[in-house]
Amino acid sequence: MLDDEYRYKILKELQQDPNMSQRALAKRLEISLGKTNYCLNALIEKGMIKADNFKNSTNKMGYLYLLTPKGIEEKIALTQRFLQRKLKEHETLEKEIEQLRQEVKT
Amino acid sequence: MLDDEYRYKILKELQQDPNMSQRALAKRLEISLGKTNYCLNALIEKGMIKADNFKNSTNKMGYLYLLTPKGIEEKIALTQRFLQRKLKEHETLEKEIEQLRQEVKT
DNA sequence: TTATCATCGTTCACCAATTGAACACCCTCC
DNA sequence: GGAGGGTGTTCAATTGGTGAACGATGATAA
Repeated sequence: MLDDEYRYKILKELQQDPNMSQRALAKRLEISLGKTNYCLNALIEKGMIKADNFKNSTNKMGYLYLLTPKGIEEKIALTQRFLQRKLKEHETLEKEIEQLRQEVKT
Repeated sequence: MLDDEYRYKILKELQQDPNMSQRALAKRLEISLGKTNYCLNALIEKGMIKADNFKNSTNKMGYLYLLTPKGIEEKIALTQRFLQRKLKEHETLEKEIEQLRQEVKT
C-alpha cells in the first residue's frame, strides 16, 4: 500500500503546498481519505514529514505538513526512481502501441 | 473486473491460438486462473467465443475456444478502442516525464 | 479391466487493499 | 450555549483477486 508512487506524490504535493488537508490531498491523488491518512502517517513516522499544528491568521485552524530535510532528500531520490520507472513504462507503451497499430492494419 | 483490457487480451490470445487451456491463458495474461475463468465465461456468455470440445489427434483432449464472427468484430472494435486509450496514456506519460525531468533539474 | 497419472474447467473460502461514513475534536460566529 | 464547518482518525464493510481443491475425462501402465 505504501508504494513509491504515493510516497512520491504525497511528498511532492506537500512540498508544493504544506497547507493542505488530508481530504484535499486525497482528492488530488485520487485515493480515499483512509489511504491518504495511512500513507501520510507512515511518512510522518519515518521522519519525512513533520506535522505542525498552526492557526491561520484570520479564520480556520489547520495543520502544516512540512517536509523535513530527510523528507526533502527522500523526495529527490524518489523523483529519480520514479522517472526511471516512467521511462521504462514509456518504452513498453511505445512497443504496445506499435503492436496495436500493426494489428489494426490487418 | 471485466474491463476492456482483458476482454481484448483474451480475444487476441485465443484468436491467435484457440487451443489454449485456461491455465495457459492465465499465465500469459499474468492473471489468476479464477479471473481468467470468469472473464472467459463472460465472453462465452456474450457469444464472442464458442467453446468446442475436441480431441487432439494423438494424445490429449481439450477445448477449442473459437472466436465467433461477433467475437471477431468485437475484437477489432476493442483493438481500436484500446489503441486510442494507449495513445492517451502515452500523451499523459510524456507530460509526466517532462515534468519529472524539470523537477530533477531543480 | 483396473489403477494411476495428467490435465481440463470450475468453485469458493480466504486474504489484502480500499473505501468513506461516522466520530471526536477544535474554532468561529451568532 | 449552540450551530456550522473545518480537522484527523477509525474501522466495518465491500471489493478484487487468488490458487488449492475438486470432479470429470482421457491416456497410459499393469
